[in-house]
Amino acid sequence: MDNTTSPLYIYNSLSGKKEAFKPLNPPFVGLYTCGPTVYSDVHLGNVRTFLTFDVVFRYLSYLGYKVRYVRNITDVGHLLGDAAEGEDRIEKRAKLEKLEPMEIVQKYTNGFHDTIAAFNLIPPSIEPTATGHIVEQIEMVQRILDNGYAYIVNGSVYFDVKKYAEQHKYGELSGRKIEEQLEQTRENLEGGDEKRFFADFAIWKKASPETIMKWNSPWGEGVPGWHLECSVMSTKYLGKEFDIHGGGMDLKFPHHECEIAQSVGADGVNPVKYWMHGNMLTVNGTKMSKSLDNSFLPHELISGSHPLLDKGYSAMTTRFFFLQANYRSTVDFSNEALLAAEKGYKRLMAAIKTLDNIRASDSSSVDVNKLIGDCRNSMNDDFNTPVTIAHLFDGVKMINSVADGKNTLNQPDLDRLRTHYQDFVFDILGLKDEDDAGESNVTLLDDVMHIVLDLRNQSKQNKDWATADFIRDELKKLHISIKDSKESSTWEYED
RNA sequence: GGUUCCGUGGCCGAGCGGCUAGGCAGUGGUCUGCAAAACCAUCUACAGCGGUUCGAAUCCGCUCGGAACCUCCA
Repeated sequence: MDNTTSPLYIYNSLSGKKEAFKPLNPPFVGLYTCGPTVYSDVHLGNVRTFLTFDVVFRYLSYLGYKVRYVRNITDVGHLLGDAAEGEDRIEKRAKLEKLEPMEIVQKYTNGFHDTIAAFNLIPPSIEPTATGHIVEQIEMVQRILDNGYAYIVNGSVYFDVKKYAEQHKYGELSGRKIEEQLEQTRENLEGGDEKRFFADFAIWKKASPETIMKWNSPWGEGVPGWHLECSVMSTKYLGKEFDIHGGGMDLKFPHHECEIAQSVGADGVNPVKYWMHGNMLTVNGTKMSKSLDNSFLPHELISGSHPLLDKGYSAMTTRFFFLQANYRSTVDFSNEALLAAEKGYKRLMAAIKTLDNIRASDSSSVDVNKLIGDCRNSMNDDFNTPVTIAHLFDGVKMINSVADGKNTLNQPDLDRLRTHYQDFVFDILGLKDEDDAGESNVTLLDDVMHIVLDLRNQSKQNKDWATADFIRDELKKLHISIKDSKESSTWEYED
């Protein structure tokens, strides 16, 4: 790597500033992201968050770090509300679909995997489940109890936020002050709540007799609290203190705040060095969320069956669309924006194909190293993918002008440029050329098209325009478009 | 109500004190048997009002509008 490149900076939600990234144990990096609760289909807002951290994972790997990426599956313990009668989301869904809770878990875990694979996300290094770590969760509850930061009521264990806040900074991540909140939520304290203090949260919840998924514990049969599993699984696989924790903005409070409190309460260690939060996907300016019933499911987007869409957009178009915005900004869904992204994405892919066919010259009239440096610098600036894409389009212009004979590239620069596009477009941004995707007979088609184009060029040389146009028009009906240049003709499949 | 964030050209979306962001759409050329693509050139901006500064989309204040969180959410 050249030394003109800046170091990596990450926007840390904890400090509200971009900070130079310094791993705790280089070259190793621990990255944890809150995964889905598998009680229903993931929607595109969920996909966006996982995509954000997919790019983080990819880029850190590109920089040479040995990244252990942990993303959990919440398959128990995510209760609807924190009240005594709180019901597990998965059990509720199981009743609705008349299935075993673990059938629900399997069904939606499979769906989740299929979906993120379609968007070309790399699977994490470890994908632990909450049900697989009940023992560790019980142990952590015990440590918190032993340290005096929790209390037992009727077989449930609650985290004692008031006591914790006397000795530690509760609210440091979300910028919340307990005293301020107390006044607003006084009415919430009414009723037969088991909690001593409104901000307390369950770390172990007593299970009702009819609950199917429950485990024995020192406090009786129950389930672990939702916040607990992430504390347990992140530190189990990444250490009591690890580098990066990611998740959606909406998890910042209370979920992530509680994670910090639990780790500090149990082990006295602030677990995370860099907190990263991805912003929300919105529809008509409002957050996409399951409870608001404004979700786009991936298949509704791809098929175009969603009522707000004019047509379908591919997974890669969507990926590109998301990456054209900063992960810390909201993104709003609209036909026009998606259509623009689709065209831009295709133009980028077309240029990469062009790059394959460029012939080297003796010298270069364009600055390839600057382009490479620009891309690295923008990614180093808190994974700024929109600016990186802008630089890649500068490169598109460069590639096309070389192909057009207006500029030149020597062999070393050409090789560098090809490597650069491979690295940034495919490996880091994680895009792929959908024309080729999943086609086993692509090379055959390519060879056949080569013959067809040869025939057509012969017709053109003989000024047999009728034949030339016939070939082009008939191919057009098969969604294959021909592009003529001075030297040769190329083809492209359009859906 | 509290906390935080945002308002950029026809649309999307960067920038965060002086230097063309970029994509899509539009306009005018070049190329071409025609078409498409490509190339070159080019038009639309920083919500409003004040302030700081030699200089502000960028910093500060106010006003208007929108969003997220405040124990369901990626």
